[in-house]
Amino acid sequence: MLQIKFIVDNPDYVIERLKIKNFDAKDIVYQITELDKEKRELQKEIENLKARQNTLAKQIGLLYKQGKKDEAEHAKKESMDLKERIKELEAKFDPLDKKLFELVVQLPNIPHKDVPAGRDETDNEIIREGGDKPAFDFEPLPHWELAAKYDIINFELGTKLTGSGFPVFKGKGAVLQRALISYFLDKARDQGFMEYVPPFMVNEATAFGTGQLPDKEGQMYRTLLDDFYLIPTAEVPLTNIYRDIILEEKQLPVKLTAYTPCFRREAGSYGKDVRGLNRVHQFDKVEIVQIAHPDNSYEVLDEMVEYVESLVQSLGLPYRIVRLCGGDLSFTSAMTYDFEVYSAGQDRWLEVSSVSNFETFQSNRMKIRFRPNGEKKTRLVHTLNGSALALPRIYAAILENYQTQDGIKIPDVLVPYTGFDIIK
RNA sequence: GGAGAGGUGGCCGAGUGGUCGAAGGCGGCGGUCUUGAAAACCGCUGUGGGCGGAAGCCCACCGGGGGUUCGAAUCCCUCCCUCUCCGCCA
Repeated sequence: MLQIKFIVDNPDYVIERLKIKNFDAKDIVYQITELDKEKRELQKEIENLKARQNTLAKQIGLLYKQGKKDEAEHAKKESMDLKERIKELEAKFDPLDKKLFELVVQLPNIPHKDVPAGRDETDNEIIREGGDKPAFDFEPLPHWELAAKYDIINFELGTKLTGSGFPVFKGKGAVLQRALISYFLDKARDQGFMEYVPPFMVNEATAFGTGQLPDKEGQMYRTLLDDFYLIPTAEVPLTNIYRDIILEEKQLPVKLTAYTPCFRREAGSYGKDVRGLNRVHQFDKVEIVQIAHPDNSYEVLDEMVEYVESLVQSLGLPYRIVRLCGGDLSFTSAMTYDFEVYSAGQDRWLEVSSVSNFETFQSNRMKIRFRPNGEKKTRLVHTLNGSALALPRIYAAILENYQTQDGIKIPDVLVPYTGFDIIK
């Protein structure tokens, strides 16, 4: 969430910048400004009364020791009156404070100045393209047909076991999945990311920390008896590892990675977008997270984009990198690059990674701070994360792009991980 | 799941109603000493918020929330968590 002080000090800027996200913040910002003012005044009054109360309490103790009962009783009377008054003021303060919080939480992150204006994904800006689309002397099949043909993914079986959107991988199909995970993790480790195996379920505080709550409540699966959330991405547990932590400047950047399954309800999705692996409720992903110094977080973002690009290139998939326009940017992000790979069987670009800088939006919630060298006052860090990579669509693109009439070839870099070079 | 014990500052640990934001130790930082280091000694060493130009003053926080009291780390209620034993179990 944004910092209240920043909103109050720069109301026009906040309103203006959020227009880029097609978010009309005028009413909320105005209310925040008013409520914050009221809150401060009340707070000052309450604190003054409390200060007096504290003084009295100390005096009363002394007076009793000195045997000055009358004076003590007198002070007691004053203190009781103060208590009443404080109670009244706090009855006003608490709802005010709560309301203020509810308002602040509704404001999305402010987009970076380089984020292009735009309504939706059609206004995104293509930054780079790479790789060559494969050529076929036959009609390439979509991955769901290939999956059936080679018996490596069974979508219907997943429906039987759980529901739609829970594919079952089988045989060499399962091995390919595992190979991709291992490959991505090894690459991340070589790049300096510390590998974790975090919990796949988190509590409410953790889900709030990275911004899934209250914004995306309906997108997460929730356990009935223990009230946990199934993680929609490893970003959630990984970033929260550093919740309420104050780092030393020299510890930055912190680089984390994890493989986890991801669970998403994807309420409201339908149609051709959800065919096969295009959109599923459970999928595997290797995530990279960085906790960075605010002064160089955009260099870190570039570095992460280059890293993800190297992964996609190593798999030999045609790709393009797009910078999301304001309208397509997520609630929590200040800047996001999406990676799309071309998948021949569907003749479509599929989104396989999203790399974002959240600046202080998450760290303000999680209170992740660092202490600048030699300084006493702490500063909020910037948090960044990216998929490196999300498996289903990469998997789909491999099937579709590497299909031959003899079978599906395995990209060279994966062969050491699969132990075979073709699925037939 | 049952029974018991307990949650205090970066860590260990004292504190069971009143100058306690919290003894003592460890760690860390600065200094004295030393060619340098160690040792010893001295000093400093939580976070957030409010007011102030600053020095500083004030408020809150001893797992979370609520209560009793003039006054709560300390008493009561409740939730969460940890440990030990038993049960169950990959």
